[in-house]
Amino acid sequence: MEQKSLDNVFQEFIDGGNIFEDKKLLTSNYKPYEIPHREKEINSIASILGPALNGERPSNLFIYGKCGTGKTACSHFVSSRLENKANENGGNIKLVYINCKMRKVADTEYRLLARLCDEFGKDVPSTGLPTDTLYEKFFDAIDSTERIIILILDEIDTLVEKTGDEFLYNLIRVNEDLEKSQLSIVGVSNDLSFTDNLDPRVRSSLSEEELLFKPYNATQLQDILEKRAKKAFNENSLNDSVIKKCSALAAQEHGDARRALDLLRVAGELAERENAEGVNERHVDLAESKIDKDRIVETIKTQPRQSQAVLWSIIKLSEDGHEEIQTGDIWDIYKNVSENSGLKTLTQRRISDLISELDLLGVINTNVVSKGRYGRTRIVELAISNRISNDVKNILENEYYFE
DNA sequence: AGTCCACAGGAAGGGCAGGCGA
DNA sequence: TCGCCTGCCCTTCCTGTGGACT
Repeated sequence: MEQKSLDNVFQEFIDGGNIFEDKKLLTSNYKPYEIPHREKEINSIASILGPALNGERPSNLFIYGKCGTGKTACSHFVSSRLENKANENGGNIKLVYINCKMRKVADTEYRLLARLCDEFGKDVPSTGLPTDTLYEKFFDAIDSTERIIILILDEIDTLVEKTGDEFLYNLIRVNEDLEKSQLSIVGVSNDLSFTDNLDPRVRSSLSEEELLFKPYNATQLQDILEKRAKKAFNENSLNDSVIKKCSALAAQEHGDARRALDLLRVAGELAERENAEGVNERHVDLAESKIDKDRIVETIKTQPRQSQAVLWSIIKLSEDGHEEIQTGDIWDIYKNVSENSGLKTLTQRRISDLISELDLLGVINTNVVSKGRYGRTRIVELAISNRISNDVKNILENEYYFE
């Protein structure tokens, strides 16, 4: 390819590509004015939270459904309108949204409480205080004025899995000690069986009301995409079959609307980058593998070096055609890797935990099996394609110097 | 039937960094 | 400065286990 002068490259950005009209409509932080095929769910949330407008405490609500089914979008949608309505009518409602999965922000009991104190204007250190002091500060903060507080805890399942359900018990019990204000909790979870493992008292209080978000089917996804695409893309830059393909792929995955929108956006970006006239099905295929690769690469880059060393060892074993990779094999390779790259060599017990964490991240699959006379162990295999594992290995070698 | 492998994975606690109030 | 608190990462010690082998 002939090398373009920088000037030309930049000029193309200034002129704007000929693909997108308004790309931000396809990004995940775009808050739509309507959420198609979720009218029923929106009305349910609204009628559950509605009493807040009369100064009554709404029931706690538990919303669950797989990712990309509109749970977060709908709760945002309803809560922002509720807040507006309250402002118009002089009601005093405070809405707090917290994503419990945000690393280093709200992924432990302490951090969640610190974050809540922060929301209510109490300055607390990021570490150092006893947890009960934090609870006291939080109670003081919320009880300072008469109001209804609605606390939306998104991805609540990840926090409970990590730290247990005690904080939920404490938060639910708060109302007994509050004099002026009242607190309602909206828990949002991707894990459908999340409440099964909760303390029964917590379960019954959290699920005063429950709402299940079913996956979108291909037709619904197509409709959602069409509505967005109309405004996001320039006229004639989008082939009809592209939307069909994006919806079909996302429907296969479990009706994930976010996935569908990502596919469409990235396909558009790829088309734009190659100066194509419009987006076609090939761009969707390319987008699919690009999204997968980016997600995995991003995950791996943010892992601690020790985890990266373990993953490198697994990829190495798998590349060498090693069949049935076991914990012991990984440990052997890891010992060399850590030594060669100046890392402290951790114990096998710790490596066993790191392997489990990689499994949770979805980078590898593991399976505990008994090999009879030859012991009980975990069989590990990569959960990513050869092409991606190659890329990952190169990144680990070139950017993180594993060998 | 009993043994024994190669771990899994729970429990407890050490050590560190960051922070508090006295 | 000191004693105490937190989260986090890690080690040590331990018990449990499915099934091939004897």
